Amino acid sequence: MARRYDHSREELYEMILNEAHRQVMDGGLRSLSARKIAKEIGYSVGTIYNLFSNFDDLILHLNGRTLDLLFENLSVPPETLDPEDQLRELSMTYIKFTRTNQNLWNCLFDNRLLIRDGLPEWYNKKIDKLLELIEKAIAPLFSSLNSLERHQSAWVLWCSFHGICSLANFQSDNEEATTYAATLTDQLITNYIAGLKVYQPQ
Amino acid sequence: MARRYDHSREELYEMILNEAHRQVMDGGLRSLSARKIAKEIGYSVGTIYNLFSNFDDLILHLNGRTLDLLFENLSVPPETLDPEDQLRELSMTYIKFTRTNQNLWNCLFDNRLLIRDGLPEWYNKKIDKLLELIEKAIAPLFSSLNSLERHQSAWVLWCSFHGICSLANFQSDNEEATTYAATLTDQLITNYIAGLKVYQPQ
DNA sequence: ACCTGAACACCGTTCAAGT
DNA sequence: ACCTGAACACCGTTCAAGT
Repeated sequence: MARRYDHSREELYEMILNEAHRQVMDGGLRSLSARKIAKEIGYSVGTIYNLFSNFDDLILHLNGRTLDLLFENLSVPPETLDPEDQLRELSMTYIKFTRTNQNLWNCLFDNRLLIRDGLPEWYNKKIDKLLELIEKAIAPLFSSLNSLERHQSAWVLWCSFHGICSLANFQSDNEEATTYAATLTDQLITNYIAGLKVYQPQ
Repeated sequence: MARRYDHSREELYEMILNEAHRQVMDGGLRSLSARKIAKEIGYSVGTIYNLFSNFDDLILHLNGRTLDLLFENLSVPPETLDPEDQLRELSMTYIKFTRTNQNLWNCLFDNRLLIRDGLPEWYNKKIDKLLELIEKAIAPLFSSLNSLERHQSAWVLWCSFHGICSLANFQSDNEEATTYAATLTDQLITNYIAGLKVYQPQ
């Protein structure tokens, strides 16, 4: 019917994801809808499918932006700190992020998403950047020969942080959930690092 | 229209959850539908809402059965084993369970579920039973005065196992995901337990 | 008391038709 | 080239009406 060049492809992309962001923040993934996005940005539903191949693809791109947001929040801790204290700083920021952006963060790990052939390259890169923050923090605990162990330890910590925050998010009380997640993360870091020091040669 | 006393309330409950189980196992939560369940068990949609207050409630009860299944799988490890080896045994069974029942297990941690006023009592009890398996395994590492620390450590391990398996489930290759989850869990246990031994008085 | 099924208010997705 | 919106095939949920 109508013909519109009001916005460039890039502008539309931003508008759609901004509106998606808003909807997820407000009521979680369950209140995100392509039809509602279309209505809100003043285009028809079809236009969304011009930009994204399907609804899951839209969510994946929203998640990409969430990973960027998380990365911007997690500033690199000063190298003068112990690995242990660097980890504490990273994890505290992480926990805060998962609580203040609870619905958005939950969206990252939504199991209903159907991703064919694994996650795309550009998405995995964003995760790697986050992982590198941890890897860098614990680097002093490993000799340069043990890059595999260092990498695996970074994964263990990353997964564990995720698990702790993920299960804490089932609690509704914000204050209580945050402090408990902080306590558990603290325990994890203390013991895990102490263990590393026992087993790693230097 | 029709009037049916073919099945008791309890039988209907079982039939519905059995069919739900089947659908989730087959295609994940995204292919679960109240209408499809009704059709499959030969009742109308309305009947489902006679047994469950809403769709989320149905999922919650399905999850209850999954927790039972998991508990039955995780047999208590022999007390003659080290805490460390007991944990390894528990975690290996856990990992295997999450992979062979991937869709069902993912369902436990679905973020789209809306639970008002937190999880119900009967549900939390099932989780506590699982947690106690871990708590029992690590008990020898704590003096009887440190029951709080013991409990927190059990939570840390439980959350971390969850995090590792959860992120491993994003990988599609079954073999590879299982072995990597096993490797990370192994690292976690080794280092965390070593850390506990450093810090716990006995 | 139990069950039905039409009705309601939504979905994601497609694609011929318009400009 | 881009956008529309009707059409399709689904949803969860409710509730008056039937037996």
